[in-house]
Amino acid sequence: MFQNRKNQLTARANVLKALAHPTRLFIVEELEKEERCVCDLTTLIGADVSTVSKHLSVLRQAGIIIADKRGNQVFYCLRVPCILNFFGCVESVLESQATDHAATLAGGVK
Amino acid sequence: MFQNRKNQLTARANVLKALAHPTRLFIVEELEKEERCVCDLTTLIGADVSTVSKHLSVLRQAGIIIADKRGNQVFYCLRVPCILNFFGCVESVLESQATDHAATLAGGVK
DNA sequence: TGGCTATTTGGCCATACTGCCAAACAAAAG
DNA sequence: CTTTTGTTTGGCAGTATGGCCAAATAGCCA
Repeated sequence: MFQNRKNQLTARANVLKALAHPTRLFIVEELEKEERCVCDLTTLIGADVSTVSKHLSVLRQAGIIIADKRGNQVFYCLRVPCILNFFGCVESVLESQATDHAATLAGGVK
Repeated sequence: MFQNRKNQLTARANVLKALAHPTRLFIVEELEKEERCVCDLTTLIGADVSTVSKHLSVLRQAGIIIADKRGNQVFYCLRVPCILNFFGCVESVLESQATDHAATLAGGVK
């Protein structure tokens, strides 16, 4: 049973790791709006195409996005819509960081 | 405005990155149940104390957990309860991975 | 076929992460 | 004050990540 738990945690960690990059979060947020081809994303992001492609590959391998090849281009879209629910919680974390920081500046407890 | 967005995405990514490790996910799940001191967590995890301490430090710096020093020991607890909401979605991702994998084995489209 | 566009892959380098050991610190107990 | 227990920090070695360039691949259009 222990090994099972470890495997489960590793699997979850891999999904989170795939999301844990600003460019990849940007991609996810763009794909929330609508599907995009690699070239569009590349323009929006402003990095080398190969860099963007590799980020997309990471997200795809993590099961977060799906590729749909149409003609010359590859369009990507979100596979799991609930991804956006993450951010509310992440924001809560960031807000409590900010609160703390403010308190520290105001002379609160360390 | 662009720089703002980038900063926001980086901040979010940092929180996700802090969560993106099996040991740290284990810690978070333990702390959901009740607060724990470093020594308890170390026993449960079965790694070196220094390793566990460093993981705790990562979670603390990300604003996910809080340390409470009482006498000799340091007790940690979750700062933001909503963290567990993450996992439902993460599991959805993993399930669609599994579905896909099954389909592939069954001879589905690549 | 040959050329063009869109995308992916390989390679390289710099940087970051992980885990252990050893050492430093902090608090409590002799 | 010395020892003991609990925790953190520094340092090292191995591994992984991120970004760019160059090259390979895939599909369209003459």
